[in-house]
Amino acid sequence: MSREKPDRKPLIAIVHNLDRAFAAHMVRAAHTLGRTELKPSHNFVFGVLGDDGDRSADMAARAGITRQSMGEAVRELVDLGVLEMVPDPRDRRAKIVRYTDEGKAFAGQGFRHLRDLESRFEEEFGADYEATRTVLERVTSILAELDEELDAGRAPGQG
Amino acid sequence: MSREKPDRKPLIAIVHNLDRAFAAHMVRAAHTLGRTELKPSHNFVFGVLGDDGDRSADMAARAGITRQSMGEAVRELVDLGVLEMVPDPRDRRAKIVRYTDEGKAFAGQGFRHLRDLESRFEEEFGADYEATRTVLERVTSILAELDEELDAGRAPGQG
DNA sequence: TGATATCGTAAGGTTACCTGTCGAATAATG
DNA sequence: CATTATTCGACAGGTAACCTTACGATATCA
Repeated sequence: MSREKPDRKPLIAIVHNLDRAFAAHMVRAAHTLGRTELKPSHNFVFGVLGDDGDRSADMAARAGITRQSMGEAVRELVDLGVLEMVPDPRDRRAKIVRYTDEGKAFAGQGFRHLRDLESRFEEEFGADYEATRTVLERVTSILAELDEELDAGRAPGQG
Repeated sequence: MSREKPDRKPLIAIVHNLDRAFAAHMVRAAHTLGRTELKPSHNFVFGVLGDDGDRSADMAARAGITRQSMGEAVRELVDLGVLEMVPDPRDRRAKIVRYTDEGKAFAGQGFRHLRDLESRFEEEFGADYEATRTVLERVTSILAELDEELDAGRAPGQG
């Protein structure tokens, strides 16, 4: 039988492993900061919530998930005292999600940790680290393009 | 308050987006090959099953999931005619999981697609692509090390 | 021989998403 | 204005992909 399998680990596997490792690490880091209630699903809230507050619906769009999922994560973080929701004076349907003081301090620690990590990576990998970030983002959009083509019914290349 | 948030998208977010995009893409690709029953959870089976067959338990260990989860994915692929399980003559507890002829052809297409993708990435990014793979694997193990340190530092012995 | 570990698997739980729907409020149209 | 469509957050319920617990059969070891 001819060898169909790639000799090296497929990129998809590498990425998947790193994703799991990253999510687990951030939760673990939060737990050592005393926030043992934090779950993996809370992670992406911090990634899309600006310092000036945002609407939950906008955050959901930025994170690429539904309003319902984002809403649940936000509500949980409100219960934990990390976030608060205040009525939006400009739109009485909406609420502005923002950090509490406590949450600001906590999120700050998280972002600092992430920044320290990335500094460490830059030190260790130099220009390759920046290149990695670029490659990953490009690969993501290439895959999105391919998916669009597949959805459109065409089978370009070896579809 | 000073700016705590990183100016650029955190690596964790980039990786998470790519992971989701990759998983979705492979399933979509399988569907265009006519295998509409294929689910994202089947993906990692192909990554850990060798051409000569393997035990489900070994595959689970390699994939980093439980025997039960791997077992379910394998059984589903058996139902789809992609895999088959035969008794292991050397250990009557065990079964050898291997590709059917049909499954071999299908998996071959998948691996070829993955390889074509990676060729495209190499063309587009040159040396940066190889560097990316290396960086991601190193980052994964750095995170694992940090997690071990966190686990060890947190009351090793307190139940 | 008996204790212990490992095989696949069954049963059931948890988490992190999803869709569908709702009342309230806003925006667009006539 | 009145009407209609859209958007807000939320509620209810569903699903996929993992997990833990537990089991009988088999293998290994003291």
